[in-house]
Amino acid sequence: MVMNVRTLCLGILSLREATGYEIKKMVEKGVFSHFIDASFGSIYPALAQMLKEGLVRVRVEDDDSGRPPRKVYQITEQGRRALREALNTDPAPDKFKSEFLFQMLFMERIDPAHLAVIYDAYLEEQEAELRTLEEEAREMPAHPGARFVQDYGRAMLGTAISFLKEKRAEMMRAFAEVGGSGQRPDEEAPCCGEERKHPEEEERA
Amino acid sequence: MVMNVRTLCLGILSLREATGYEIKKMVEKGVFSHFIDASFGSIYPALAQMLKEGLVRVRVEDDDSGRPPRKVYQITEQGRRALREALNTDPAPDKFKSEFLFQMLFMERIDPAHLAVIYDAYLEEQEAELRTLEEEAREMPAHPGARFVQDYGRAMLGTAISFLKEKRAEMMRAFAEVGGSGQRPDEEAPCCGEERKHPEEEERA
DNA sequence: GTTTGCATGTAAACGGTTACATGATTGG
DNA sequence: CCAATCATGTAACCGTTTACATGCAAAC
Repeated sequence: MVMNVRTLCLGILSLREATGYEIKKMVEKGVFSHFIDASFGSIYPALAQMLKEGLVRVRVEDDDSGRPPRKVYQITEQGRRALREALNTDPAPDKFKSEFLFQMLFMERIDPAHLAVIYDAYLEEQEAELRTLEEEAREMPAHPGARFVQDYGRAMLGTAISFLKEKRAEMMRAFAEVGGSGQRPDEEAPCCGEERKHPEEEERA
Repeated sequence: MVMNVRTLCLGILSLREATGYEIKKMVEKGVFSHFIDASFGSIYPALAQMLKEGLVRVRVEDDDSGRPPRKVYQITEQGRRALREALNTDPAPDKFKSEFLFQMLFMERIDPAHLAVIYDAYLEEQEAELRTLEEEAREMPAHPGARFVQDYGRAMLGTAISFLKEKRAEMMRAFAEVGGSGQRPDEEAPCCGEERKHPEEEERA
């Protein structure tokens, strides 16, 4: 599937007309925010290009108030066709990038105090996102697609939060036992099952 | 946090020595694969650069068999410091990109038959990932960090699978009711709560 | 006999982010 | 008084992907 800022804008514009600024807002919180990214630097050029190509139309609202005129974009029939085409192909596999999980993977090398901080911050973040989602779902009855995605998000965030809460104590206990200060020595545990063929040449600090 | 291919390589090399090729394999399946991406085109240059900078060391194994010599990389003390530094900063928020969820958001615009196909394919994919993870966890007792991430992955995938199975019937039923063929008309439901200030100028195909 | 695995690397292209430029208005 | 909101847009930069180049050996 051709999933880029263009398609994203088309998708949003298929639900309602909007300015570039509004699209940005919708992307940074709300249903979209959980699985999509886009900044002004990509939205504005995308809209401009699609205008040239006839996938969108624009209506300029100039309230002479000094600030730039609102450019309200609308999808055209051609744009709808393009969206439909994109939607009716196979989706690429999900991409999930998590610095937090990367850090958890190497938790032994992190200062325990700092670990606790980032852990709790992450947990709070997930809880905040769940609240946002729940609020959003409460105040407006969404169409089936949005319903589905909201429910999915709620299920996933709920699981993440439960997991994090459950494991927190266990994790911190493990660290308290090992040592109150600093990091643990490197290279204490092999990980990936693959036997090292060259145990010689081990480095000494 | 500075989470890029460099840091990723350092992380892996802090657990065991490896070639660029091996790093690629570890990244495309296994614990890392769930929240990280990297291709040859980024791994090889990253290793070369870090070699220049002294963050890694290399041992060349030339079995003259025609194929390029194995370059086994090892992390240096300097590299460990760099990794530790990266690890001890705040993580950037997760990034989750899902074309599937985007498609679900606009499910009304997708051909029901195709929708069923991509839905089932996605479900199967999640199940396959869970199996991989479970297998991996069974055959090797991981260090605490890897344990944590595996458990997290299992919890999340489990929830996703249950959700998808649960909702499948309900979803398909809804579509069967509406109409057996083709897509539904566009613009049937407003979504995002924001009132449209300009209900005029509605387009007619 | 074709595909897969092993194994390295480069260069161009891509998609996107960040920072900048501009400026009035409203709220803390 | 400063920050945020509204509102557009450009240009430089960045990390990464994709495609290419090379080639043997083993498995299917």
